[in-house]
Amino acid sequence: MSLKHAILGFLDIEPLSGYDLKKKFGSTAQFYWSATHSQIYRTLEQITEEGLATKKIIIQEDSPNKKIYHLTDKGKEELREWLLTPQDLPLVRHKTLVQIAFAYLLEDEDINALLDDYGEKVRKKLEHYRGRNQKSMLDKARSKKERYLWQQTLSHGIKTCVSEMEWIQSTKKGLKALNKE
Amino acid sequence: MSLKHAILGFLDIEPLSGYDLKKKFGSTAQFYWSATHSQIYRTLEQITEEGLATKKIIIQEDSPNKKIYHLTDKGKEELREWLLTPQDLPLVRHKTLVQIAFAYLLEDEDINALLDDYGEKVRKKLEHYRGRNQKSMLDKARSKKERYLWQQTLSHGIKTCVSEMEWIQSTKKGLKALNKE
DNA sequence: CTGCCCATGTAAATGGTTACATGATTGA
DNA sequence: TCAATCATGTAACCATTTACATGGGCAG
Repeated sequence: MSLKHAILGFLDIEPLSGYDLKKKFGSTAQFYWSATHSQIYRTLEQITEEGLATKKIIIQEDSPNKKIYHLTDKGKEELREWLLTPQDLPLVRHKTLVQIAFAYLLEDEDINALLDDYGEKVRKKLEHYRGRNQKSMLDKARSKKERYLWQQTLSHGIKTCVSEMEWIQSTKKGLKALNKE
Repeated sequence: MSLKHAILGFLDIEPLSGYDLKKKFGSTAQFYWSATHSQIYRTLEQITEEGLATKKIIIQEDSPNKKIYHLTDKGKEELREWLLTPQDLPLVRHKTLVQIAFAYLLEDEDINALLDDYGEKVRKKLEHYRGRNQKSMLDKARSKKERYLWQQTLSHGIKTCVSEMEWIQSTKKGLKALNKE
């Protein structure tokens, strides 16, 4: 399970609460993994049971109490081992592409509407990736190497979106050309 | 659920058995969806219960009996409606990218090994996408438009792999450069 | 005689989403 | 006063993977 290891990776950088992690998965981790808060809290419990992290309760007066999770040596070892293990390619599950594959049943205008909607969503994601939040995150890196690796995951996200936008454009163009023949 | 609709899409083209569908999801549907046989058989049951398809048992003497599923009018309607509904962006879950993000803990040679392994897997996938199987599939299209749409899903798969290969190369190159500073 | 293709399914476990549930503080 | 942010969790459900299970035909 990679959610577990992504969490261990974040905890290696600094101790965090479930709530903090939720924010990471809603911003920086967006390039490579997504998770909801219910999943994160369950996984943190599991990680603690396995002795990979310990939790410390911080009592706060003006806001709810926090549970801060600290990575243990065993957790760090588990992370290191996983990092060295080659992974299978991610399985493709692309709803919009399923639609395009069977869009033979639709009118051209409907296909264009689908592609436009999809394009708009990709454009928004790209905007988010290029926002200053992402760049400021890079300044928290512990070394040049870490900074570089983070930079590359960011580029990966951007590159993927750009490639997607190009595909949308070329698909729309080709569809138009089909009818002019 | 998109597996359901991908199956309906295939059944719209021709009646198929669970086994046939399994092969589709192992070849052409690879660009946009993946599924195992246990998932397919269960989904076919469900589709039949909902009245979206009917099954006909074909008794064969030299090989096991088949159950061929035929799309009903209701099934076709369900498919058409879903095809018109804009979908959310696929959630990113990329194990190798998680590893790269936290690879600060690894030696450069280990990072390179990860990237090489990943690159080799992407290269094999690309080879598969470019194989003649995929091209021959295009000839079964019912119209120019269908052929074009299939062509585009194929290009999407290829474009994604190529973009991935470029990213791997640039990541390796940058890592090397970091140490020469 | 070994292994692959045909062809179907079930069961258990894991992973992931959505809905339910609470409640104080702060800024517009 | 409305919405957002802080902060946690549980429960039910749905989707997916992996393992278990069977058995004939055919080619090398």
